[in-house]
Amino acid sequence: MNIGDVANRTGLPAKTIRYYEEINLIKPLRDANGYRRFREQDIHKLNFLGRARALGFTIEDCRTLLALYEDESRASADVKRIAREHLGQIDAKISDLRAMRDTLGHLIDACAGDDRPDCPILRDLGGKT
Amino acid sequence: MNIGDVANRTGLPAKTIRYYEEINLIKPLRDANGYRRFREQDIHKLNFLGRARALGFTIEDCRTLLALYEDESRASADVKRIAREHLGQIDAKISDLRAMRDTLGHLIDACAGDDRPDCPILRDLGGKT
DNA sequence: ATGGGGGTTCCAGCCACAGGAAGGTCAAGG
DNA sequence: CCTTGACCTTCCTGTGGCTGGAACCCCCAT
Repeated sequence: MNIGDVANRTGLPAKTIRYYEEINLIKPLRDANGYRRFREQDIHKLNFLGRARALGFTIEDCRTLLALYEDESRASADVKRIAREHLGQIDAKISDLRAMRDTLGHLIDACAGDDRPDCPILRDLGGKT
Repeated sequence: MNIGDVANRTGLPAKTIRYYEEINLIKPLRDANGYRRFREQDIHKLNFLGRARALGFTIEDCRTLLALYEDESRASADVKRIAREHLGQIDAKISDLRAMRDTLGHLIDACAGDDRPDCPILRDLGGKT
């Protein structure tokens, strides 16, 4: 399979697949003409990576998770620890975003949104008077 | 005021302040020795920028908001539109993150986290079998 | 004179790719 | 046989919003 087919099958852009090879996440074979040739195991790894990325894991986490996935003697505790740390970061981000949304929401509600210059949003950003 | 004092007063790193000058958000004066000299209006702008950034506005949004802030004949509708668009992006991000958190949370709960290799998290990433 | 704590510029790096140029390869159709 | 067009290749640049560091200058106190 060439990269285009793999892109179709995995949903990952060809650019991304090339990038994953460059950073040694996958190692597809090469045909005589220089084209990458992907085996089923490569595609399987790419799907793994796609799902892990969709859950927001960093590339380095993905690398570790992939290694654990292929290590039959792994301890699930290692996987769980990585996942929990990541969950913590997600929660932190969510609460940051919620704080922003709350503040911003109040300001927006307070703003007339007409053609006059008076604006609580700018007043707040400018230091509340 | 030199950049160090301004950094202390605004809470912004000196590096960031220099960067904001580089991208023309502020234009501090220069002393004979080449040091930046900040006026109160520069500090006011920096505080504005700090608060806008803390609400998650992009630099380009900040630039626009600052221009509106200084435009006495602005229409608050313009400000509100920018804020609402930004709010939309925040909400989108929050819901992405919540989806991630939910999936990840379930997987973590299902994982024993001991020294055995069996792991629902990896099973899911690997394609659920 | 020297030491230390400011300041300056410029360059590299971060993350995870995306866009695009310049060129090689392959199968189908005329 | 030649062309066309869809692939593929590598390489370089850019993204956002800074951050770190090198190499150097400036000023004040000892």
